[in-house]
Amino acid sequence: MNRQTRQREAIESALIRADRPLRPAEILELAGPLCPGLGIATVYRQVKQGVEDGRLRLVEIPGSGTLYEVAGKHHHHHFECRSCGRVFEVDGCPGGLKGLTPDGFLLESHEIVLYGLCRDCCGSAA
Amino acid sequence: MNRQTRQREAIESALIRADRPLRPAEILELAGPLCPGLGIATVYRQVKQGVEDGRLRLVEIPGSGTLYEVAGKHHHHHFECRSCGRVFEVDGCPGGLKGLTPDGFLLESHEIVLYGLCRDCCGSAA
DNA sequence: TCTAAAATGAGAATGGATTATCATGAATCG
DNA sequence: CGATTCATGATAATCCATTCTCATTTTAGA
Repeated sequence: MNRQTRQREAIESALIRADRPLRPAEILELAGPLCPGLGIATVYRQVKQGVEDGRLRLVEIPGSGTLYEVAGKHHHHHFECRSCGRVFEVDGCPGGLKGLTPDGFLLESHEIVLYGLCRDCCGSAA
Repeated sequence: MNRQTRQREAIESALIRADRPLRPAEILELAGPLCPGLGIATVYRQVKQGVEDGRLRLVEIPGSGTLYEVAGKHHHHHFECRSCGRVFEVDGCPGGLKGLTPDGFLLESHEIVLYGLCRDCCGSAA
């Protein structure tokens, strides 16, 4: 799974171009044109391998399943559009999370997901 | 589904006593002793109805599936223990989320999930 | 108490996401 | 340029959560 294949390049390229986390099905859609015949099994194989190798990061959105994004970005969170379903990256992070943590609990990490309408959908699906 | 049954009372009682969101399987475990013979199908039927009636609220934790909690509480978030898997309620909410939202996006709601070790697991599973 | 309608329990069925299988095609390396 | 080994694609299989089915039990109300 470490050979340089057309499929792998197409998948990585799709993730880089999108610049947002993608679901396996979205990866197939976006990478398909770059690599005709690309199959969903290969997408699953590649993202799994990518996560193991540390090239990709797994993103879980409540109620929206599992997505993948290129790893190595700085700390950020996500915004899911309730109209088109796309998930976007949002920079920054509010402080004060430590303060929410109950006494005696150890805070190790956190996830923040914002919901609403993306720029494209603000007009059309308001 | 609006009759007062032993099963329904046991399920609501379990959710109230736990004072934290429960997965269907957890509800079955906790309510089972209160209502011998309770089946998982009934748990699913009751939580579904409860959400429709507004008595319960659905909580989705990334990677942990769907949980249910009693509705009507004030705004709060959740903490999932990576050791025991239980999900707890945490009060409060950091401000500044609006500031994270990209220009042109409409922020409607948000979810914050903290991860780490709960009080019980801090010692044993450190 | 008696009856009709609704809820339950057990297990089968479903749906969707992910993984396995295996013959074929492609990448690597001498 | 081979030969070898690995990756791929199609689809079957698996997994897990949730829902359905239906005979039986229970509730609510006359």
